[in-house]
Amino acid sequence: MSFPAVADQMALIGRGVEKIVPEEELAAKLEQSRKTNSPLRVKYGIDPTGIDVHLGHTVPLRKMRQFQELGHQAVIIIGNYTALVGDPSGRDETRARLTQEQVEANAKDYLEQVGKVVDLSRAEVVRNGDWFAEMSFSDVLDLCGKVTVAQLLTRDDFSKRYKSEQPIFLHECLYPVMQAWDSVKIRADVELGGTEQLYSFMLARDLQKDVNLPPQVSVMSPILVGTDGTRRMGKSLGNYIGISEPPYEMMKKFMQLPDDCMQMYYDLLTEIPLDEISALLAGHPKTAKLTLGKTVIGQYHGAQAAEESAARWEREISQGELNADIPVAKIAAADLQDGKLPAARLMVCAGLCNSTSDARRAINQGGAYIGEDKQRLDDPNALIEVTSGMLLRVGKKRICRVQIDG
RNA sequence: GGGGGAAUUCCCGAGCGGUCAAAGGGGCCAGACUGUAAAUCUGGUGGCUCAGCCUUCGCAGGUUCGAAUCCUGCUUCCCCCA
Repeated sequence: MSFPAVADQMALIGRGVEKIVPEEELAAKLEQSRKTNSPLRVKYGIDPTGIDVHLGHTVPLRKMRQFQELGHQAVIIIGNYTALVGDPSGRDETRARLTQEQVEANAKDYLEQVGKVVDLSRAEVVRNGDWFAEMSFSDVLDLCGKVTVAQLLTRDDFSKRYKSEQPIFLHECLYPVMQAWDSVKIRADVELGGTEQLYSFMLARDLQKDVNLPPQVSVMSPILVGTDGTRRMGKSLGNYIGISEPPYEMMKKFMQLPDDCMQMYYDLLTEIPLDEISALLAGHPKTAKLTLGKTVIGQYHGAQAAEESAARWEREISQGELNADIPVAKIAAADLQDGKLPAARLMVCAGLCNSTSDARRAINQGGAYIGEDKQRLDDPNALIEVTSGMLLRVGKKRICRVQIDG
């Protein structure tokens, strides 16, 4: 196997990367790998704490894929032990701890999703429980003896918490140490992750040097912002686009992105050459956004599905045509009085509103419509003649067709 | 072991005996505007048989004509000193 020229590799690796530290060392490692014809070992660790892999996760994963394409060895670490601690990164509070069983179930699910980005057939997958489970308490003490508290406290999340008098638990302090130790165990040359991982990545270098291993290089991706355009994409913030979501759902979320985010999304989530991206962004923002959505959705669902989701979005949202499959709401004939129902009640029975109060509000604010021609309702108490096939709407998103039951 | 503080509606957070369904912000919902958005503006955001009524302020009691506000006990959490 032969590796591409170092400069070419560096160019590819450098795209959409916030920082490579130390950059010269990466070049040197690539040089060395070419000379000895041996691949670099590229580490990426994930804690199986949740289930939905979203686009934010794919940023380093895609980077890993690129390394694979260049001929390097991907090493994925399933943090089944670190997951028991919970990553304190960017959190101002302690994470809920997971049980062993939850972690196992999540791990399996995770790999399935990760496989959509990384070529698992060519990757090494290891669990850090393999080595942590076997450590004795004295081994742990040895490991702890390599890191000082002052060092730990330089870590941003810890010092923030410390200053604001939030609790920091002892086991949380071990998290970065464990993560760093993983690098030693798998002899990582390169570690991938977000910029918030800098601390652990640097700690890994220290530990590697301590056992006479060449220290790893950190390749850190910027943090992808979520659909709100400001905060990092994350499950708990509800601003994520999951890679397992149906194409149309993904498309709707893409189109809701603030325009400013497009550059970042293009850089980090697509292979499109930079000059083409500039051209797209210079054009109509709507087209640019549709193209972005199609490109990314295509990576997970195929080009055709992506194309269809875009067409559907144009039809339904942009031109306001009716959804092809409007959900049917059954209403029991017994609930009707003379085939009629007060407007507010009707919306609740159809499941479009949570409570009559909710429905009244919607109607009073002019957000409730009825019929094919979108007639606006204005009186919550008005008696509506209910017929099967009748179209009901609340706002832009809630819609259903009535079916009288019984 | 000792001392101090806190628990409020989806979240943060004001309220400290009546004028409290409870300020303000965030989020969310609806309307206007638009290229979908974002931004902006407007309104809304416990429930109901809705100009009225009912249930909410950690839990359980108590004081009072009247309590989110005072007292007692409990639970949970935080901080500080040892």
